[in-house]
Amino acid sequence: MLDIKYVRDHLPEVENAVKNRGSDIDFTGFSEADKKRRQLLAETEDLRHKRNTVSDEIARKKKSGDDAQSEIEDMRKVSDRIKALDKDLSSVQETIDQFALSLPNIPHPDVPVGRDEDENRLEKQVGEKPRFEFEIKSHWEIGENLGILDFTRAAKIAGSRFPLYMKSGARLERALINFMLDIHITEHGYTETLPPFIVNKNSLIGTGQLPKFEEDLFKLEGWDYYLIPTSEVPMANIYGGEVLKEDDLPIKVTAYTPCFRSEAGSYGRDTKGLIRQHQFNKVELVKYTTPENSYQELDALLANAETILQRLDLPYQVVTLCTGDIGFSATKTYDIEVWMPGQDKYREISSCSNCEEFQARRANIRYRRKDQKKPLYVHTLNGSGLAVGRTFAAILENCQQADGTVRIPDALVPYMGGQTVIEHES
RNA sequence: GGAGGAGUGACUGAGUGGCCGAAAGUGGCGGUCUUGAAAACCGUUGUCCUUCACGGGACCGUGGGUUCGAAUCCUACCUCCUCCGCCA
Repeated sequence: MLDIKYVRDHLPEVENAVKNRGSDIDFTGFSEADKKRRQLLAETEDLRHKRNTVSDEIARKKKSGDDAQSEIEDMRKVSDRIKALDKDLSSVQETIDQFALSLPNIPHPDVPVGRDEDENRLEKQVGEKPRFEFEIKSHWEIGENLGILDFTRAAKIAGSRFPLYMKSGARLERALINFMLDIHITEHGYTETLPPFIVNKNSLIGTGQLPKFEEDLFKLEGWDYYLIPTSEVPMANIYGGEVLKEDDLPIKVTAYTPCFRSEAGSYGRDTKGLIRQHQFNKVELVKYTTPENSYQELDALLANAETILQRLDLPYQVVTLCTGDIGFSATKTYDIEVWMPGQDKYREISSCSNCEEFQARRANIRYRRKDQKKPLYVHTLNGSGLAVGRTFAAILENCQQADGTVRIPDALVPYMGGQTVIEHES
């Protein structure tokens, strides 16, 4: 959420930011409601002041045994008037609140202006793409041939877009989770957490998924609960409503969780394989920082995510998302895209964002500076470190061998109990 | 699921209709004293809205109600705790 005062005072800038994102939001209703609100507020406050003053007088009169009946009559009317105005006020306030919650964050000046992913800015390419002397296969073919992925039976159990890992496949997925967590915890200084996989509406408002993107979520019928679309939601809400100490910042947390997404509107896209699933595993990184350090911390977060790919010897590139492609809550986002030989494409495997105050304002997360008594909003950052299912897919495709087997990257071998190759398992 | 109890400022905790934005203590900050530190003592210490400002207003878990007036009374809800039942 943006500061409503900032929106009021910088309307052209905010309108332009929204336009650059490719959304179309009408600000006239807001301006009117905002004006109306201040008008009503001035009026009710005057009346309240009057009531407070006269009520004191009534108390005094009653104490000294004087008659206060006419004042009481007057105040009865004043109270009714206040009640009526309050009703108007709360409806205007509701309009403003809803509007404020539906406004996206303002992109950082460094973010390229553009319409869609074609205008993202390439930052770098790392690692050597593997060369193959044989006809390469997609990860789903490899996985099914080896008997470690079974989409047919997964569909029987749940439906399309659900994974069923078997045998070494299940172990590899688990190995990846442990491998990623261990690096972030022991080498990058993140605190391990294991949050709820189901959250309430408030948490989703805090991170920005609600109220605008409800159709992307799985909601529990009969409950005000949702399955998390990313562990960013529970993790960025850990300190909701709290005032943190400056000395405790930055707070860096990591967690593995499954993620659940309805993928509404993505019919026909990535229908095969592990790329786009209703349920997938992810190791997530979340930071709470001071405003002056947040961009430095964003670069560090990106580097932390890149480390995983480097250790796995997977080639990747980093892009800065343009204004048309960046997420609702972010001011700036780097995407890491891993090389997928089977698709002859780079595919997103991590998204690292700075949300600045946007989520902190929604979730009311502040910190107190040593030299200032007024608490300030923290900056929140999040990034995948990494999407596990897509990493699994990238390993199958990049490490496939002529005989259909898959070489396990050296760094994962200890996590696989010494296994170096995945061979056909019937 | 049944029966009780509780939610007040960073924390502990007083406050049962007007004198309460709220006692006291702890913690924090500033100071006195001290070579330095501790102790002691003195002072200070919530958030938000509105206004150019002076000022005004709101906030005692949340919403609704009673009242001229609510932290205080009524009501619904939320959260936490204790006991019983069930349960991985």
